[in-house]
Formats: sequence, C-alpha cells, structure tokens
Amino acid sequence: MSTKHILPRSFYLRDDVVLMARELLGKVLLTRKKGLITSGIISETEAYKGIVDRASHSFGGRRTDRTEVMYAIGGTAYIYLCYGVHSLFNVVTNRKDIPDAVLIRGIIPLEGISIMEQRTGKKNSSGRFASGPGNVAKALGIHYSESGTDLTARRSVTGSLDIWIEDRGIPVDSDHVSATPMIGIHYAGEDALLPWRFLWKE
DNA sequence: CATAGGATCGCCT
DNA sequence: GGCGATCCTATGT
Repeated sequence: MSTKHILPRSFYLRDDVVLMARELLGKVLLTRKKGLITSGIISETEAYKGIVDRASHSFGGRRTDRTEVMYAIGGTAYIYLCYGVHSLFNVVTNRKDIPDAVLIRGIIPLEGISIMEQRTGKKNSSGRFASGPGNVAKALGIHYSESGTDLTARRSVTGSLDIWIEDRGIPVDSDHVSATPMIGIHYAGEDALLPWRFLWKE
C-alpha cells in the first residue's frame, strides 16, 4: 500500500462538498487500530453544507464544543455519537472555518473482513454488512473519541487509531450512482444547496 | 443542575 | 411499520 495513493490535503480543500461526496464513492477508507488494518470501498455518502444546511450540526454557523471540529481544515475527521449508541464518521471538507462535511454511510468491506465481522458480530454474506453510518464506524473500529483525527497524517489524536482514505483508481460508473436530495427539507430555489446523498450500486 | 432529543440500528409484530 | 436502546450534547433555569 503505497502512500502515493493517500488522498492529499488538496482533495479536501475544495469548495464543492456535494462534488466531493460524489468523488468519494469508490475511494478506499482504511483504519489501523492496534496494528490491525481494515478497509472498505466507500459506497454511500451524504454531503452536509454546514452553514446553509438545516440538517447540519453547524447550520447557521453555530459553534459548540462538539461541532468545533467541523470548522477545522478539510481532511479532518468529524465523528460524533448518535442516539447514544452509534459513532458516525464524517470527512470535513473546505477551508478552515467553513464547516462542510461528508458523512460516510456505507462501505463494501475489503481488507480485514474477519476482523470487521468480529467487531460487528455479523457475517459478510451480503457483501455490504458494513453499510449504514453506524455500522461503518463499528466495522472499522472508529470511535467518536477519535474526532479531530487528521486523515492525511496517518497519525491519530489518541495515537491508537489511524484513519485515512486512498484512491486506488476504482472506477464508479455514473449509470450506477443514484443521487437523491435528503427527504423532508425544502428550500425554494436553493436546490443546489441541499444536502445530497450518493449511493453506488454495482 | 435538569431535561429533552438525536445525520441510527435491529428486533418485534 | 413501530419502537426501545443508550448517553452525550445543547439548552434552559
């Protein structure tokens, strides 16, 4: 696994979070926890355009202890606890102080499958047993306490977990990608600013 | 300090 | 399709 495939800072620094959500499909999300490497091909994402997105934790530019990480430089991990049970993993994008993020909602398990089966207590019979944002983090051993990890440094805040994303040139045909606006949110004439979900079905 | 609620999941009917 | 789990976070007094 060559470091040249790690997504560079420049990938995350761009302005269009919806574009990045689309481009993250087919990229490989990896973790190394206590020397164990697990990974999966990103198959579902959702863009959160912080300031203008009612569904975003940083809507309206709100800053709290939890959401402060969303204002970090692109390429940082924003991870938080949902419903007291699930860690949800997001990729922060854009420049510092602009709180855009992409939620990783599904992966196709790739490396370390038996470890991920152990972590989730599920078998890989479906090929997508690690889909759903809570399951993604669970399978990869990601915990909300790792929020703030730099995805480009391969060195975590805690030192116990590395998280990074690689481009291995996996092609994702547009014909197999469905893009849907989030349900239940309507801004007249502001469709381009809606949160956006991308699902890759092979 | 007290309280309500959440970018979900899996089990139940 | 409904609902409980489970605990942190944000907000209000």
